Amino acid sequence: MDDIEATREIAVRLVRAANAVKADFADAVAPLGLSVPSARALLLLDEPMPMRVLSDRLTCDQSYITRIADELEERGLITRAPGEDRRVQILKLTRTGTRMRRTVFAAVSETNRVALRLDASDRAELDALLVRLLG
Amino acid sequence: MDDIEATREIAVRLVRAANAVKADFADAVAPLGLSVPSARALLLLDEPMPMRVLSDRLTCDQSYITRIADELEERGLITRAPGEDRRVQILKLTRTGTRMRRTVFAAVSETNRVALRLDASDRAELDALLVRLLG
DNA sequence: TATTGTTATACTCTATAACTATA
DNA sequence: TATAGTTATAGAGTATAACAATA
Repeated sequence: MDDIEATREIAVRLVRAANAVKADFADAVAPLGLSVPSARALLLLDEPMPMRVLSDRLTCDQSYITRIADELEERGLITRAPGEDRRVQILKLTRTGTRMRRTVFAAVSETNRVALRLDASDRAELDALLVRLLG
Repeated sequence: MDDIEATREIAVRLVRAANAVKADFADAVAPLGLSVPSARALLLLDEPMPMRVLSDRLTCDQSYITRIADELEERGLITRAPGEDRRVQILKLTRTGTRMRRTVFAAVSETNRVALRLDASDRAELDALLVRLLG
C-alpha cells in the first residue's frame, strides 16, 4: 500500500474525528437552545472582554461577533457596555449567562469523546502529535 | 490545571488540526479551479461508479452529488452514462479528468501536513489514536 | 488616518422535500 | 412500492465591503 495514500487516509481520519467532536458538541448544546458559535463564545467569556478580543479568540471576523453578541444578548446571557475607549463594547455575562456557561461546560464535557475514549496517556500522546501537526 | 479543561483543550486542538488540514487541501486545489467537494469527489473516482456510490463514499446526500457532478461535467472532467439499471447514472472520468485527478492527488499530497510534519512512527501512533477516537 | 463595531450582502457546504423515471 | 437522480429551497457558519463613531 502506497505511503502517500496511507498518509492521506490519516488526514481523512483526522478530519472525521474532528467532525465527530464537533457533532458531539452540537448535540450537547442543542437542547440548551444555543447555536454552536454562541456556545463557543459563551465558553470563551470567562471574563468581560471587548468584542474585538472575542473575535480574536474565536478566530473569526469582527462582524460575526456582532451577530453572536446579538443572539446572546437577546437570550439575556450577556450585556454590552461601552468601555473607557468609547469605540469598544465590553461583553459581560449576566447572572443567567454565568449559569448557562457552567451548564454548557458540563454538557460538552460529558460528551467529549476525547475524555470518553482515551485514557490519560493516550490523551497526552494525542496532544503532543497535534501540537507537532499545528507547528 | 483541571483535567476536564485540559481534555477540552485537546478537543479544540484536534478541530484546529483538522481545519489546518482542510485549509491545506483547499489551498492545493484552488489554483486548479476546483471546489473542495469536487476535488474530493475526483479523488474518490478511481473507477466508474454510480452517483449513489459516490454519495456513500463522500458521506453526503445524493442531491449534493448532482451538484458536484454538474460541476465536474461542465469542466469536462467526467461523463454521466446510464447504467444497465436505467435509473442509475455512472460517473466516469474523461481523459482530462484522469489527468486532473492525478494533478489533484499530487497537489494535495505535497501540502499534506500529516506527511510533512510527522515521521512514520508518529503517523502510525496518530492513526491508532484516531481509530480509537472514532470507535 | 486607523480602529471598533454595525449593517447589508453574499458565499460555501450541506440537507430536506417534492418530484420523475424506472424497477 | 421502493430506489436513483434531479430540482428548488433553505439553513448554518462565515466572510467582505461600506459605513458611523471615536481615537
